[in-house]
Amino acid sequence: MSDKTTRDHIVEAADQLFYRQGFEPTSFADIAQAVRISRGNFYHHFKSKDEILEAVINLRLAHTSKMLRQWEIEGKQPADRIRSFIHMLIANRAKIKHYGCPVGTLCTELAKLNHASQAEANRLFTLFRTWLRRQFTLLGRKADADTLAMHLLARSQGIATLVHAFHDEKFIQREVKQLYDWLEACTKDTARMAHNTRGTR
Amino acid sequence: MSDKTTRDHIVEAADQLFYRQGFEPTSFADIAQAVRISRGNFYHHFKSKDEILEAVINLRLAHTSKMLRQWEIEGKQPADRIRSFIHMLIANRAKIKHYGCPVGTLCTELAKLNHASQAEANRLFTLFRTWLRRQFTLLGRKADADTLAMHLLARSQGIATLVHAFHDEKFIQREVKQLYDWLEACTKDTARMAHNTRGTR
DNA sequence: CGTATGGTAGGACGTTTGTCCTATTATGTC
DNA sequence: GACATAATAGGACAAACGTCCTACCATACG
Repeated sequence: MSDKTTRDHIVEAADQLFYRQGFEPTSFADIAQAVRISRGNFYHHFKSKDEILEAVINLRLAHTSKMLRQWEIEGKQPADRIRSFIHMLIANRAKIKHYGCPVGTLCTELAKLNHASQAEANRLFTLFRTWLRRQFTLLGRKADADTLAMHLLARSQGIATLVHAFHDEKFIQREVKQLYDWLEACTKDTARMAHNTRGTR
Repeated sequence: MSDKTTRDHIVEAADQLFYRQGFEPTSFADIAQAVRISRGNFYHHFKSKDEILEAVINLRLAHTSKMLRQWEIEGKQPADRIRSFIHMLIANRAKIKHYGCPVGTLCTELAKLNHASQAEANRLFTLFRTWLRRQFTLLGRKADADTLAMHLLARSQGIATLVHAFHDEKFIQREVKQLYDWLEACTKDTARMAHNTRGTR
């Protein structure tokens, strides 16, 4: 706490506000109020609002990378690691209900704004995508690892979108259960594919 | 074309702009330029920007209702009708790539803004939900019709979100194929459930 | 102690926003 | 042709926006 610079506080406050309100609707006044500093003081730390956004994205990238690495340590089996990913929906269900998925909503907003940092924000998606792809590869699904990764990403995004829109988190339970079942079926398919070298479409 | 009032033109232009840019980032100046009328002239037709949003939502609700009724006429079998819903992803793939799902992105934005018309916009989701639920009921899945409807909605939303973020519509093909397979499995489950009255969880 | 450096505060700036007002033009009715 | 009504244009308005400037204050180094 005490070793955090003002810059860090600005980025963290912006991170929260961008998540809760969105990037565009969040003003310098909002961030200044949250950090309790003067508005004009920003330009000693950032040249523009876009630069704050870049810092926020980098912060999220760092946090996400750290989390994924942690999951690789905790989960001995790739299936367990993927379950960690799915479990995010449960762990963050309250926040998702209120503000949606931090990755999905940001990427969607930046895409509509045609914002320059669009590609940077997409790296958050790519981070999950490559990590999931690696886990599915370890699971023995090298051929369709990326397909499975994208499928799981899409399912998660869809769930978050509906929970956010309907403000109803009960829906999550049902869908997460289906995702766990789907994952289990994936591992069984792997076993089946191991004994059957012929392509079964 | 000639029988459309200025009001209609405003609503249609706003509809497009809200979809392409989002509600908040779209200004009166943007709409005025699109309709080629003076800015100050809006207040003869609408009292505020929020009132334009309401009109846009009502327009979309009307279009959606009409489309759903049409699908019920065209598709004799409920499964065919649900396939019409899924096919939307293919038909609108170019627009989805650029601007995402018109329903999902609007509801997400309004939810983040805590906008008063949030509930009205959600009616777009509900429209699809109840329609899908009815089709699944007709399909013989009365018990879990709503679960299936929500599941399909979520899958569609997730696909649209990723296509929009990655600006890559090729991903749609694969996922739509899986949705068709899932639907077919649904109908087979129905047949199975008809022969087996015991609950199989 | 004097001084340089970097963080802070407060406000000025030009735009743009949504909103509203008024004068002018078009439309239609007696 | 006179007149009521509706539609339009253009601009005024305060507020808020991102941006930038300048004067103050702290800490650290000589």
